[in-house]
Amino acid sequence: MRSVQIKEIANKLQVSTRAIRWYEQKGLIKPHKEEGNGYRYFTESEAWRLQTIISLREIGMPIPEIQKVLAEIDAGDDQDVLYYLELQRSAMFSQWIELQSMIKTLDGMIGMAKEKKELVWEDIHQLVDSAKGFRELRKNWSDRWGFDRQAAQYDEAVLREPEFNPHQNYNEALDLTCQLVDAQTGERGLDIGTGTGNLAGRFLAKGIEVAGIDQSREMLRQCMAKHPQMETKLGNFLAIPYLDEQFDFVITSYALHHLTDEQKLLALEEMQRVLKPGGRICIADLMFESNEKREAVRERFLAAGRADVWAAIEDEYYADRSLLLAWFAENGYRAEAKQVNDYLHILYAQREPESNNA
DNA sequence: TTTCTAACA
DNA sequence: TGTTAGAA
Repeated sequence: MRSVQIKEIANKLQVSTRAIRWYEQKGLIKPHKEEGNGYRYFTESEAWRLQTIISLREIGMPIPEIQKVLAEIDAGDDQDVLYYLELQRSAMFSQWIELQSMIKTLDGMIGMAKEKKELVWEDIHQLVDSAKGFRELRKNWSDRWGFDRQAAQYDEAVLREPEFNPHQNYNEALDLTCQLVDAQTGERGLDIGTGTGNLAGRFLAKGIEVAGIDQSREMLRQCMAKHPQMETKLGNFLAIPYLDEQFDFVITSYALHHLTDEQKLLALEEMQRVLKPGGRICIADLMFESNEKREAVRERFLAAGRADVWAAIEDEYYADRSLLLAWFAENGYRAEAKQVNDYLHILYAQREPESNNA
């Protein structure tokens, strides 16, 4: 096998020799070293490996991630490589949204400066602080629920439907969601937290195009198995991996309750961002009509001796329906709410086309 | 001339 | 990662 020295390969691949040595130091490659002088010699296959590293670097993937990708390639699992590419895509989108929010903050600062003719640092610090808080919220998102492990049994668990099961009326809720959105041929929707694609599947069956995102690659695997024609991407509520105004409608089922109330509002903004003017949002999720109703339901659970189930509910963040409706009202939506059962509601909102996308 | 390591930017 | 120094 013909092998070349570092300068030649560096020239061919358009990288510095330093970079190549650096990748070696990080354990990404291990070229053969000549006994006497310690010169590195690179073979064809190492050239290909380096090319891969460089490509991944170009899309901004950090070295440790590249390391994992290379391991997957070595193991011959292309599917897992795809996962890392999608993960990277989702990371880039997060950064893009970060930048957007920083620009927004900066605009605020500029606006203040213009208005008052001089910089009022207290105001600016306050503005930056709140922006920082929001950024923390986004960062704190993670797959806390072990969906990767649950994915295989998720459908089964959902369909068992005993009494006092939060998944009671699951299928009715999804059917109703599909009905409310009333998607027309040619429209395109996004299902957030699509899981195994149960909700999206109802639209697909009607010939409506729906893309799905989920933060669990295992869930997406199950989804792809059930709906091979469906477009799926890794992503989450707080950083939807799509550009602005891409969808006629955004749907989500049994997912929003994983977010805190503050995060829910950020999620609504994200949904709005990818929604076309006049688009629709439909949320089917576990929530309560109000805090009073929540109390009433709690008492019923306790009276029935199901404190265990209630404890599980308290582990999540079932919404106060009125908070979500208030957000819709403030942002120019005509919204309606349907109650399926005590803690399962469906919110359907259509945005007035003239509402400006701020 | 080329490459190497190591330290510093 | 770029740069640079000193050595093989």
